[in-house]
Order: sequence, then C-alpha cells, then structure tokens
Amino acid sequence: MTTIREVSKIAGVSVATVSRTLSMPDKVSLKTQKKVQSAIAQTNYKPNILARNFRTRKASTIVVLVPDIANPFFSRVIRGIEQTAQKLGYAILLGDTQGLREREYTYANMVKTSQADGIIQLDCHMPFADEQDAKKFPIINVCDCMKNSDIPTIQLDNVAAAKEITEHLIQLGHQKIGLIHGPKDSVITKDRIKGYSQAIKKANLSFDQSIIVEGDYSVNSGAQAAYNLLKASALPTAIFCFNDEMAIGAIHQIKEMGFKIPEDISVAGFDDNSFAEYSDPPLTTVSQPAEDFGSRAMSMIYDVINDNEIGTTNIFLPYKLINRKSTAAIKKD
Amino acid sequence: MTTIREVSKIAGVSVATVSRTLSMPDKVSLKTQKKVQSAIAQTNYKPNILARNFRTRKASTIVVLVPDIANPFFSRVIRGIEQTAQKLGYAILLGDTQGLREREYTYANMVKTSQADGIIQLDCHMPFADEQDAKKFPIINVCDCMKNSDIPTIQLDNVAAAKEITEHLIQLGHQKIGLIHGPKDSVITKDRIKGYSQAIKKANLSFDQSIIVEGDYSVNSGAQAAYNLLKASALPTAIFCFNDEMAIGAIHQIKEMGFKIPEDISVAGFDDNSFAEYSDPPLTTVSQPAEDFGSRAMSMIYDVINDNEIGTTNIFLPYKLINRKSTAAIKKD
DNA sequence: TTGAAAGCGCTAACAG
DNA sequence: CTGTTAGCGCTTTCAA
Repeated sequence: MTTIREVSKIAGVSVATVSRTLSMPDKVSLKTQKKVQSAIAQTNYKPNILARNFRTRKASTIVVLVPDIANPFFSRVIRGIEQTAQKLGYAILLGDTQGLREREYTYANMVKTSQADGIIQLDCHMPFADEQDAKKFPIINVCDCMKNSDIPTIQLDNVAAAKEITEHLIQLGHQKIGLIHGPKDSVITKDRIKGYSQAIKKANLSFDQSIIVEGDYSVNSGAQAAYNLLKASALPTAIFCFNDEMAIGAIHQIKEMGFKIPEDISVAGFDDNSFAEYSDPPLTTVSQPAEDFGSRAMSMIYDVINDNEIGTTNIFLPYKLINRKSTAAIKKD
Repeated sequence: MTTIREVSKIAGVSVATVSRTLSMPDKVSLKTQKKVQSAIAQTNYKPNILARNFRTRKASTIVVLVPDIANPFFSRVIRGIEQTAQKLGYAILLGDTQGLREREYTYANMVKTSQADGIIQLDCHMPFADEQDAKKFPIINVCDCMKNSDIPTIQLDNVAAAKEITEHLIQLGHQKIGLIHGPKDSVITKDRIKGYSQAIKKANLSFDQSIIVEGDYSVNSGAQAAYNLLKASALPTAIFCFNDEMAIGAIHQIKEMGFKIPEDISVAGFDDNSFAEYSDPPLTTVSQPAEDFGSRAMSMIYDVINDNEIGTTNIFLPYKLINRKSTAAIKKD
C-alpha cells in the first residue's frame, strides 16, 4: 500500500505538503499541487482514512439504531438519514437492534470507543445504561421518542394525529371504535392511545378496553388482532390500526370472516405506506414524512457534533390525514 | 478521555500489559489482570477502537451496497447480513446507492481507503471503475449477481424459478402470459425473462413482446404496467410480475378495470413478501430465503477477508413456489 | 509473565 | 507557501 511518505518522496515535497494538497489545497501553490497530484496518480495512492480519522479524532460515522430494518417506515427514515449523511461527509453504521437493550448498548458503545461520532436512535429507549452518558455523547431521538429526557427530538405529534383520525371516525357516526395498537412500552403507542382517548372522551363515548388489542406492527399480527376483536362479544364498527401493515392484515381477516369494508366495519391505518393506496379497499391513513425525519435527524446530529451544543430541541413534523375508501359513514340499521 | 497509558499508570503496569489484558488475557497473570481491571473500572476506560483499527489495519467493517433500502426484500437481506456481522465482530456501513454508479464508486472507495475490509454488493454492477480492483479487494455479490465475473456469488436460480412459475401458469391452461419485469439492465430481469421464454418455447407457445412491460419494482409501477397491458389489444389471461409489490399494484389496477382475479386474469408475483398472503386474492408467488442470503454473504466475505482467498464460488439458495388464490385454471368460454 | 520501545499513516503546530 | 517534527492511542516485537 502506498503511503503519504512515498508520494512525498516521488513528488519531491514533504508529507505535510501532500497532506495539505489533499485537505486544504488552497494553501498549496498550484505548481506544487500539480507535482503532488502527478505523484498520487503515478502511485495510485489512496489516503488511509483510518489513520486520518484516528489522528483527527473524528470517525465521520454515525450509528443508527433501528428496532427493525425490515419495517418499510424505518427503511424510509434511514434512506433520509443516509442521503443527508452522504452530503455532510458522514457514513452510516447500521444497528438493527430488534428492540433489544443489549444490542442497543453494544452499538451505543461505538460512540464511547470513538468508532462513531454520534447516535441517531429511532426507538424510545435510552441506549446507554448510564443516563449521564446521554449528555456526554451526541445523540438524537427520532420517530419514537422518549419523554422527559433532554435528548433532542424529531417526531410527529402522535397524540394529535390519533385524535384527528379518531374524530374522523366519530364524525362518520362510529361509536365503537376498536384499536389495534403497537407494543405497549412504546411512547408512540401511548401517545396514540392518548389521542384516541381524548377524542372518545370529547365525544362522550365510552372507553371500552375490550375492543383494544395489541399488535407488533406486522401484517400478520394485524390479522390475528382483528380475529380476536371480531370473535369477542362487543363488535366495533370501526378499527384504527397503528400502522398500515396491521390495517392490511386486519382488512384481510375482516373480509375473511364475512364482513364488508367499509359497509360493516371501517378500517384506518397509519403511515401511508406504498401499499395503502392499493389495498382493497384503499386505506384511509395518516401520512408521515419518513425521509424528512431521517434527513432532519442527520442534520441535527451534525450540528450537535460540530457545535458541541447538546441542547434540548424538539421538532414536530407535519402529518396528513389521507381519506380513502376503507372508512365510511356507519350503516343505518 | 482516558487512555491506555493512564490505566497502566494507575494499575502500576506497562501499557503492553493493559493491551494484553484486553485482547489476550490468557497471556497475563490473574493477579495482574485484576489490577488492570480495577484500574479500568476506576477510570471508566474505553479503548479507542479507531486507534486499534488503525494499528491492526483492520476496520472490522463491511460496506453493504444496496440499490434501495426501502425495498423490503433488500431490508431482509440486510437484516441477515447484520445479524451475522455482529456475531463475527463486524459492523455494517450502509450504502444506499439508488442504483447510481457514482455512489457505488464512492462507497466502494471505502475499502480502498481502509475504512472497510470488504464489500457486499446486492446489485449486479461492478462497484469499481477499474475491474482489476475486484481482485484486490474482498467483494462478494448477492441477490442480483453479475455474470462472467470472478466474484463469489450467492443467488437464486432465477431462470429455473421463472420457468417454474411460468409452467405453473401454462399448466393452468394459460397461453397468453404477460410479464411485468424489472429494470432491463438487471441480471435478475434477464434471467427471469429467459426462464419465462424457455417455458413458453417448451410449451410451443408464441413469445409475444407486446404483453411484456417494464416496471421498477414499486407497487405504483405495477399498477401502471398493468394498465398499459390491459389497454393494449392482445389481452393476457395471466400476468407474471417480477416482485410482489408490482403484483399487488397490478391486482389493484386489474380489479379497478373491471376484471376478476383469478377468473379473468391470473396474477403471480415473486418474493413472498409479508403482504402476499394478505392480498385479495392471496398472491401466488415464489419465496426466497432473504435473510439467508444476507447471512451467507456475510459469512463468505468474512472467509474471503481472513483467508485472503478471493476465489470463484457460486452458491445457489433454494426457492419455493407458493401456490395461492391469485392464479387459477383459465376460464372456458 | 512483563516491560521498553518502535511505529502504524496521518495531521497540525511551529518555524522558516 | 513549505518543511520539520511531534505525536494521536494502540499493538507488537524483542528482550528480560
């Protein structure tokens, strides 16, 4: 492997000049630059970035902690992160944690060992065993965000969004609105349930725990949850699912059990994934700017890293209710 | 930041001993180990991995080149890569290339600059401008693989799989089988078209270019392609789509235009994604072991890196035809 | 089993 | 504008 030293010898300059030609060419005379460039071309020299990173104490790398890379919503967020990272000269270390704390710690450790400059956490956990570490290392929280932490945050107003979609259902005349929610310990889940409750309460409807079931965001779990919901005694006339995957699973199961959508049961989702529009019937849902989440998160961690200002910033990104055919006014009996 | 030097002073040993305690404890007496461990705990020392990697000339990092991270099939492959990487002590640098050569080169450059030890390429391009580089740097090709290259490969027998699904359609009595294929320059596309042709030819059916259209693997493009197919004069009685996303888009569009599936038109997909089973009707498709692809690819690149044996190995993973309700025997008129 | 010392390839004062 | 030089924090001979 060619090193900077060999290039310097061939070019007849010092290593410092080669280094400068590479990172601050404006401080090197054009004539010298040419000599260096020629030596570089001649030797096919590639700077050892590992050495550079070590020397400059910057890994130029960000760890992204994602609960499940196979979830299309998260993939889109990551795509946004990656695009902005590339523009800013950062690389992305992917940490698929599967929601396991242990793996979060392992990956978060990379920032302690200088392998990464910062962390973007897509889940609502503190990825450090020691909470104090969150103040020492650049970290930002996006999508499913912790409450009451000082970590900068980019998120949706999930309470408001869930409230709005529930109200949409209530306006259509639904009084028994079932819920297929996500994992109970997620802040997103809690917030959306809160928004749902607020709408229910505001409309003087009763909050019925028996038509609220849990899923895991998979299509599969949506179908299973719908089955449980429809087997029970108190049949809902509408079901709000916390993502489109579960909604599509639910729709399948509901039709399977002989109900019509939206005539018998309305179904709403969340995310507006690429299938929502093509589901049968097309899915009423809430769209979120997934790529923007990622892009903003990356910009923010960049600022945190480079200004060392680990402040508390909370950004809310807009959502939009997408009204399609899977929800309709309740049937008059 | 604490360094190895400070730890060594506190423990009253040399830096070499601290280093050994960390990476080859069996070469250090238990008594000394205890002293060192205590000093480490006391100072909250974290070794600078950047320095270690630099010194040992190993980044312990693999670049993964993926055309589109938001494609669930690729996400699954990446999940497989990541899981095995973690077991082997490697981290994953994510390179979402969007199919752009330029971005492939940028990321592939990381292996030239010692930032990564190897490359896993999910697309059928050589990510180096200079073909010779493929012999110099560890690289393996998975999923959509180049032909006639010496790069080790893990793939599906796409010719056979496409042939099998086409024959399934032919056995059901279909004689005019449309195709919604992927991007033309992809080897996967070429192979599947080849398998399709083989089946067509074998059954003495005519190969009709007018019922073969291109999509880009998105749900959207599937719907658009189906529209074009059904607007044309020669209506196919079956359509084979090169992934499930396009199949689901096509199904939507076909129903929209008043045809029944599978009564009027049969539709088959590829991948067996998580929606296939819940589509209406449930999708006949080909399942592939996505996570296995990733896992095997990671194991293979590990071997290549550590043995320096950059040989030509080609592995084929099994597929399986999943027969659901979107395909059926052709209607007798 | 341990320590001393060299040095990985690069950047960044500092001096000229 | 350019060169000299001193390390960054770690691993790894080599010798004890």
